[in-house]
Amino acid sequence: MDFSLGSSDVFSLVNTFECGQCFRWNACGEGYVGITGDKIAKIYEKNGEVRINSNCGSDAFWREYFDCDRNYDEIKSFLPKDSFTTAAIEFGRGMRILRQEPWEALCSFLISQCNNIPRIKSIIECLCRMYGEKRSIDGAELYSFPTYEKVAGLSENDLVPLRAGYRVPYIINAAKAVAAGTVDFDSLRKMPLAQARKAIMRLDGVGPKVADCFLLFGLSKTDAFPVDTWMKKANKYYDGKLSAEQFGQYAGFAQQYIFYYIRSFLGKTA
DNA sequence: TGCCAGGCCGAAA
DNA sequence: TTTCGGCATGGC
Repeated sequence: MDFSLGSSDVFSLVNTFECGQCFRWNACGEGYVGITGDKIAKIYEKNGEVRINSNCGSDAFWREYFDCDRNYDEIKSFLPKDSFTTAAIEFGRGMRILRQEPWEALCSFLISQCNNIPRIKSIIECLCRMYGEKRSIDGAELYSFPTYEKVAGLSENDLVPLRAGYRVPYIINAAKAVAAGTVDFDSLRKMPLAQARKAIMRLDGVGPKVADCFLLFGLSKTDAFPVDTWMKKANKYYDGKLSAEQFGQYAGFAQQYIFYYIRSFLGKTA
């Protein structure tokens, strides 16, 4: 089925998919192709609007996934007008904060630690090809992200082909915790941010950075924010060690910075 | 070849 | 509480 997701003025495919918040959407022809759960889609721009062609019969799922019904312009109007925030907004223009599947987000950001994005994508792709299920749309074939039940039943030896090094036991332990109910996504979602962060950080390999990325992208806690990581990038930018273009590659952080401001200034979750 | 990557852990200070 | 080396691997 083919649906419109709204104006491309408020939905930039490049900024949304290339900012580092997700790892399974790839440029394909004039758009992007991606998969979440058992839903596979091609997304593209046409006549000033973003359209999606997927194996899902309703647009409701994707509107939720792409956070289409949140007015980001209204949120931005609350923000301070200093150059730093202005730059952050500009770099993240049209970017949607995805509401990703929690297990996929947790596992992906465990893999992301001390890694570069091409390699993160490569490791995740290998994991999906080995233990996910094949889906296809319009000539494109992708493999679904393996369920936590599936991964919980694997040994470290099973994941050797990923070449993920010390992250492998983190992945398996996390899958086992979710499968056993020790980590419960619905409960975490309902918790205040600080409590949820503390809870997820009990997992091996989950520090403040992985926790905040999981909470923001996996549980849609929009006030989660990896402050230290952002400030490291921001300081490099101000010191002239990072060009505007390089800084712009961190649009994902920019958007998180915006939500951080919202929490600080309004004292509530956006 | 060497530095660095959207970190985290555990020991030592 | 903070600091720092080690970790497993590959992109650039």
